[in-house]
Amino acid sequence: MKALKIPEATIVRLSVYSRFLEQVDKKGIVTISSGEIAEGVGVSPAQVRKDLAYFGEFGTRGVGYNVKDLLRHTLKILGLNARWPAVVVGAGNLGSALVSYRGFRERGFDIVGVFDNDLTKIGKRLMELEVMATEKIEQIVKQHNVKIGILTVPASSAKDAANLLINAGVKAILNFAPIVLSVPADVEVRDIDLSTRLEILTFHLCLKEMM
Amino acid sequence: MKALKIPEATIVRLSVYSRFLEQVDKKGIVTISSGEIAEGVGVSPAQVRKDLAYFGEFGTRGVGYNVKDLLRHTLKILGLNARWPAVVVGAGNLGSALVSYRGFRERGFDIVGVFDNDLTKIGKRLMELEVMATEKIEQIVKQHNVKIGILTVPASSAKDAANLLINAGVKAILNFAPIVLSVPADVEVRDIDLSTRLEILTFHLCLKEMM
DNA sequence: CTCACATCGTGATATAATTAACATTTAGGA
DNA sequence: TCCTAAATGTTAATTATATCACGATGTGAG
Ligand SMILES: NC(=O)c1ccc[n+]([C@@H]2O[C@H](COP(=O)([O-])OP(=O)(O)OC[C@H]3O[C@@H](n4cnc5c(N)ncnc54)[C@H](O)[C@@H]3O)[C@@H](O)[C@H]2O)c1
Ligand SMILES: NC(=O)c1ccc[n+]([C@@H]2O[C@H](COP(=O)([O-])OP(=O)(O)OC[C@H]3O[C@@H](n4cnc5c(N)ncnc54)[C@H](O)[C@@H]3O)[C@@H](O)[C@H]2O)c1
Repeated sequence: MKALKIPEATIVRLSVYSRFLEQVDKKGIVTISSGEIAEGVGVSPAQVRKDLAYFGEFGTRGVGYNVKDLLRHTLKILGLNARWPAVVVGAGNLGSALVSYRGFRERGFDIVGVFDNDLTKIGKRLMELEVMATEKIEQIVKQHNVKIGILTVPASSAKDAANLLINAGVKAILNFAPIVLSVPADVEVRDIDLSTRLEILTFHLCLKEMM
Repeated sequence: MKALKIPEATIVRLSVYSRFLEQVDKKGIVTISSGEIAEGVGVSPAQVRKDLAYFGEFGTRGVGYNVKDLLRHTLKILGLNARWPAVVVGAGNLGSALVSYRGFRERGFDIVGVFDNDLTKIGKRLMELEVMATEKIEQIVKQHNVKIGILTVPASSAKDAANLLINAGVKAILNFAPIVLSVPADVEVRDIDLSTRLEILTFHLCLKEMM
């Protein structure tokens, strides 16, 4: 790794490359070129090489990349050579769906706790977990050394819930509430704003309408 | 509207401004400056003005923006002066959560159909809707003139399900399956890749670890 | 009425990201 | 062994986005 200023888009693509390489590897393919990766994930070959070049030289000129090697490297870069315990706060519709999702486990994420403050939800089973009161957040986070929290509470509760997570020691939050969280500098937040994503679509539909 | 090349980031921010303005308007505030908007949503004042400037002059120099006016304009730009019927394909964990979400309706989206190909799911009630067989997609899409499809099927079915939507006349797809869809040029696709979002977090956690 | 102030709109500037170009390196065959 | 073809890694050019700086314009006090 040479630089410290990596575009976020590069990380996103790296994640996609890595998942694509898993499929390729499963097919038993040994070697792959930047062009084939590009083809598979819908970007340019130059982009693939550039993205990888931020982190080292993983290929062989004239040949391409060894699939298993490159897969291992991309996973390593993303931190997926280790497993990541995570917790979900808000056991509503969305939180429940996330807890039930097997795909996270396959990528290295283990949901080790689900929390809610609604008495009718506490105690409910979700997969192998039982919904716990938010008072238990700190205990579980410390016990499993959880660094990642997933926020699926209503916007009005998001700030408070985020603080519970941060006070417990969580350093990264995936926030689904449509609100801007302000957090200490050492905490990473990424928002997933589904309404906004739909609105990108309506914007483009309108643009085209006018032409 | 003057230009045709609007950064996607601008659209995303516009959506956020618009939601912020709704809150501000609810508080009865009449006028707001770019600085106050910036403060509220976590960007720079210049960014706010630049974003708005792509679409016209909505403010008054020395004064700021009229909240109601600007809200109306931002909604209009995003196409939210009309309602948008939409359908969900895949009535699993995530699809069910989306159908049950009230926030979409508040922003102008009406889910008018949920589809699945699993017989045990078909006929199940989700809010005021009943899960339908995918054979009904075309009928419902045409009947309601649906332009937006939300894809929440497994990756292995995503391509097929997307084709059903496109053949029925859908022009925009919000895709949750972790796969790259290839679609005709007149169809807009945006992916929501939750694993990737988590991996952005692990990447940053690792970066910090090393310092 | 004029001035001081606040704040917008925008052209200029700086920064960032993508694309393109190419020199370099490897594999493999004549 | 040498030559060709393929595909990388990297530098340069281009394009896109964000920031800055400031002229223009409206408000309200004196
Ligand atoms: N469901 C969706 O499809 C969807 C779509 C877009 C955005 N979102 C956003 O995701 C979030 C969750 O949505 P949802 O549909 O699951 O809502 P929901 O109402 O089904 O679930 C929210 C859960 O959070 C719990 N909660 C409330 N305050 C809490 C607190 N302080 N601590 C712990 N738990 C608390 C509630 O008891 C409830 O169980 C919301 O912010 C929503 O705006 C959801
Ligand atoms: N649930 C999550 O939290 C989550 C997180 C990240 C990504 N995703 C992605 O979202 C998608 C849905 O996830 P999920 O957890 O809801 O899965 P799920 O298995 O609960 O639901 C998928 C549904 O799609 C239906 N289906 C399958 N093939 C179909 C077809 N051809 N036509 C119509 N319906 C079909 C299935 O019967 C099932 O009901 C998947 O692609 C998954 O990778 C989900």
